[in-house]
Amino acid sequence: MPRPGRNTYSDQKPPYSYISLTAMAIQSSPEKMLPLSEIYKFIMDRFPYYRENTQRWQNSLRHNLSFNDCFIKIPRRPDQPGKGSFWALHPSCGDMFENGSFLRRRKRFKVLKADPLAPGKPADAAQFLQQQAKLRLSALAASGGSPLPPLPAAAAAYSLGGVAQPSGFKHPFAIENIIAREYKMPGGLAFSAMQPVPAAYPLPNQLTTMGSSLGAGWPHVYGSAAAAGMIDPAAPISMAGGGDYGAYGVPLKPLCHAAAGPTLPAIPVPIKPTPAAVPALPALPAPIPALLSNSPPSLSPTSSQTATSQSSPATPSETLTSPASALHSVAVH
DNA sequence: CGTTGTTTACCAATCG
DNA sequence: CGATTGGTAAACAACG
Repeated sequence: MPRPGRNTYSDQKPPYSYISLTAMAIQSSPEKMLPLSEIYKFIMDRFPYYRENTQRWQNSLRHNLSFNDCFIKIPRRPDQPGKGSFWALHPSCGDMFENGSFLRRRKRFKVLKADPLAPGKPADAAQFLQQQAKLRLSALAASGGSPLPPLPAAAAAYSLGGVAQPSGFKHPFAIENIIAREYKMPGGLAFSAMQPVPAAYPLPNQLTTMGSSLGAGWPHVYGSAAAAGMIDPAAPISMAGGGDYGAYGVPLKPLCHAAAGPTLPAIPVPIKPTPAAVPALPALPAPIPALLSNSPPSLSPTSSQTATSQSSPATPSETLTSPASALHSVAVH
């Protein structure tokens, strides 16, 4: 009530739910996990709307983190400064927004309790992640506090290969999918940024609302330049934040699949969440080879456009039968 | 103390 | 229309 005045169009509320925004933030992180404060930062950096009334929306966001099963909490390494835990996406919360609307999901993602009996049986994704984190922790402790990789990459490993992502899998929350649209990066990479590109929606059955609800132009994002498909000339806030993100906040590193090297297949080791024996430090070579949605099935703004009628011939259309078979997670109405 | 996290409650918007 | 989902407020515990 303080002030109804609108500074710019940028203070319009982005058509994303807190769940979407949070998922975006997490997905954009190289490790696929972020502390609360970083989620805040991500959102504030990119959506000017959320630079005000922080008390309000942050409370809501926290509420969402706790309330929704699609977010899992991962304990922070004690040697890491800061409060609170890391937040990650539940590996199988996949197609929550597949209908294209990031405002309202079809169904709420809920994790079913495997069996109430059998306590201490970590058959859950969250548990697995936490175990991974803890494993790393103990490993670090054992090694004498050596410089481990930035952070528990367990989440990333898990979300990609851990649960069950045989090959060619669509990445549910990849910010590229969410924010979707061509966006050029300095290096010449083509990214996705929210931009209305009507002709870029060959799959009406998937991104239904997107075209309509998001298609009306995008001043909500920081610097409308981004929406216009240009790179922020000054790379404003994102730099202030920490410099880990690209112009639009899309983490370049994991996307560039650079670290992985060409020889390494994407996620060679399908970690299986075995309750009995968790793979002690899978020693994942690289964070994430293919975070980006390079898989034709869903949508690939960059290339697949060309082959329209063919409908991607040799695509791994068999998007795994039951990715979360071991997880007992399901969408509950 | 402030931050983080959980929980309950209510309401509006939307879906089926 | 009822049910579901999301947003907000609020109270509260736990933590650093």
